[in-house]
Amino acid sequence: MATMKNESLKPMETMTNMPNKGAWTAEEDRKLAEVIAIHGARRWKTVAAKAALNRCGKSCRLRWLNYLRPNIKRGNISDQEEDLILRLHKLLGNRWSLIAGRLPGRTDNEIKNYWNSHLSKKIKQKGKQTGVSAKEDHRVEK
DNA sequence: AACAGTCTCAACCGCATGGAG
DNA sequence: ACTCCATGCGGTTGAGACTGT
Repeated sequence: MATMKNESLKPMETMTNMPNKGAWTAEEDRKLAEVIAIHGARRWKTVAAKAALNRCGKSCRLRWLNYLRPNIKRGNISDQEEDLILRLHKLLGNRWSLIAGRLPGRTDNEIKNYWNSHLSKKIKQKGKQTGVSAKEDHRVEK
């Protein structure tokens, strides 16, 4: 998805020294991966500076973790994975990073998105049938 | 074909936490 | 003990894709 919006980088943003916002370009991805290969995936402020992307360390980290990292599974979440997510969510609540840790190749962002767009609806429907709301179901104290 | 409504997902934001000094 | 800074996390947003009318 990110790549298909790449061409639409607003001219204003490229002209100013404002930090880049919006979708990453293939070129940015390449630079980021290159810097991480040399310096490692830590000290994100340094990585951002070395890559000279006009992106903050936070953005670089997120991009790496959710998209560029090796061994990332993309697309279809299997029935087993879905079942695991449901069970872990019941156990842990909205602790997406913990849940993601149990699903090799999946990112917390992906699981969070999947939950919000698919599973929360399923739960709601179930809740309507059983009288238990999705919210009540996964509340957890920090 | 055109439009409106809905869905999906990458990316951003703000806050919390932890470590260094 | 305190402050500052970097990092991590979860919630939210928004643009494009998709679907229905």
